[in-house]
Amino acid sequence: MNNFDYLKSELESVLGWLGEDGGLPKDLDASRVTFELPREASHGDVATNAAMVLSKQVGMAPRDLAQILLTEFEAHDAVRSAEIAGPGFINMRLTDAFWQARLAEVLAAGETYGHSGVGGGATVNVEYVSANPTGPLHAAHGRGAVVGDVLASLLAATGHKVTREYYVNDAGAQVDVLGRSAYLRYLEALGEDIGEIPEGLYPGAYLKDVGQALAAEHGESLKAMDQSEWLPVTKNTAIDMMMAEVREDLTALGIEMDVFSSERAIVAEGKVEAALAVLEAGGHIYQGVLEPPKGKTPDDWEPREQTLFRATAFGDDVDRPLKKSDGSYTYFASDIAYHYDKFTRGSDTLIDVLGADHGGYVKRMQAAVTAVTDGKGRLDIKICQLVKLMKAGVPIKMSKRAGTFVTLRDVIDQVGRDVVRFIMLTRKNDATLDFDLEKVTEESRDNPVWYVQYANARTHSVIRQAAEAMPDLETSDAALGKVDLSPLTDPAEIELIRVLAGWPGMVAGAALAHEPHRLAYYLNDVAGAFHGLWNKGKESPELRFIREDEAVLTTARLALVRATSLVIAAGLGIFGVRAREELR
RNA sequence: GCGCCCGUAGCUCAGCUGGAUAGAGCAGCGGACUUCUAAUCCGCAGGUCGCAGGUUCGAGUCCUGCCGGGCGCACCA
Repeated sequence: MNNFDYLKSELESVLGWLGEDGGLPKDLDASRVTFELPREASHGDVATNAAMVLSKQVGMAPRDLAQILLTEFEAHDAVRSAEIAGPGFINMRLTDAFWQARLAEVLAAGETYGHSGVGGGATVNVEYVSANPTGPLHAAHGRGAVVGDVLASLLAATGHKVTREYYVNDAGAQVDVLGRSAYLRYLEALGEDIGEIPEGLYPGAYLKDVGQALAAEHGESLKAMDQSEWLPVTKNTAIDMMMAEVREDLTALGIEMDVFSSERAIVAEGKVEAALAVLEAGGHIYQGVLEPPKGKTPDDWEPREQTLFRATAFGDDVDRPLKKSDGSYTYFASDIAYHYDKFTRGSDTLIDVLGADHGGYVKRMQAAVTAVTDGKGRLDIKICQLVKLMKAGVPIKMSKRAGTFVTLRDVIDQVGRDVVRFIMLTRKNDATLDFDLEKVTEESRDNPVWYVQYANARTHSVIRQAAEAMPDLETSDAALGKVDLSPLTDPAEIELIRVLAGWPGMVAGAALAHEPHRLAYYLNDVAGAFHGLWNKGKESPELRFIREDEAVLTTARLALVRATSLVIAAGLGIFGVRAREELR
């Protein structure tokens, strides 16, 4: 909910009135009118572009229309002063009482301040991580994991019904490779010398455990079988063990999925055929021959008639194959079925959080979702760019072969889950992210996690100090919620309230745009505003939070301090980061 | 060759779906600790928003074309 919405409805009634008696046209379209907090403090507390947006409809110059509107706004209770600026903005300063009322809202809402119903109860499925079960999660998986998880929380906090989902790619060639790799490790566990892991198989030492487990359970019996017999056994054991590890890693990151969907199950239950039947009925499938990609013809290219999805009808660049040359379905086909399945389970908005290497996959999947849902489903794909792990400014070189591979678990163990979660959100998802394992544990301004946690710890420290210095003071949330806030009139105090009051709009905007990283920047701003006010108390003792001789003033300020910690806690809550009340 | 992403201060990056004189942090320079935690704060300096057009009251943001960097381009997942 935007704090300025009510000013907009005031404007609309003003327009209605002016339309009846004031000589303006009736039924003006005010949909593009905004009321917002200007970036520039000198532009006041609220600015509106109303005069500029409406000038054409009204047939007046923006500044002339602004003059008319200005008179109406000046009469409003919450408006202390108003002026016309620039090309026709109306800048208003609001009364201290208005801001004090906003502060009261923070205290009344507590840690759910900023939660809203802007989502209107829409059902959203957020699919994230979805790493192939062929090895442990690495750092880049962690980014997608956090982005998806926090996006899900953000949507849940803003009136969406959210499903958190992981798609297990347990069908296809890659897990067969996994099964064969595990078989080698099985032989190794039985004492055979397997030498170098052949090219094309997974060399990772993490499969040794799988080999041990297979040996322990099956003894020598697998050796007597054909591959067609042992492969399902080694494959399934490997998948189960890998997924168990993935789940542990997710738990370590504080992530709890609602649903794990299996690709194999999608296929086995005939959902691929069902989804393709829908496409077929819509006339989106045909038999055809693709042109080779221009400028880069693969060596083994040969024209071939295959079953194609008419993706070009939905904005993709080429039509996409649904069946391989051997007649089996492509991964794309089962993925269409999977997305159709998510849609038919009740989510009209689907979000996929994918890694950078899936960039080329976006258009075709969106095309497919549009086609298979007859335009009713909407798919947003968030591509997470790479995470560059660093140590004290030096990039960490990673190579699976050389064994210098940094897993997500390594990172969590080194810097902690809260740090990982926060840092992953300090860049927008489509920009690469430098993650310096040393810098993020520094206790300094450079480290955004620390900076925000420190601000929060300070708020709690102030309230602890106050309770000690002034034992008669009521410092519980309930008490602070009823405090007389009228003593809060210093511009620096009002400024902090303005920042805090921006939280609900920030949450709603970030949720609707599917951009959780915005909250990290906002929290940094809140911390900055608070640290600034805290330091003002040094230069101007009358601004200190605790004034032992003035109980009314002190409690009002404690309410402001408490509101600050509530907003930080609300933000960290959505991030899934634990707020620290003390740092030492 | 085609598609997607990126290009903003010396460096790392924001810029809230088109708003005003483009903002932070770091680095640089200058200040503030008998004090509610100085692990913090305040100030100064720093810009052709890659280039050129276009759309309109108004463009870092939208459109077109270039330049430069990254990624991906049947029958892998």
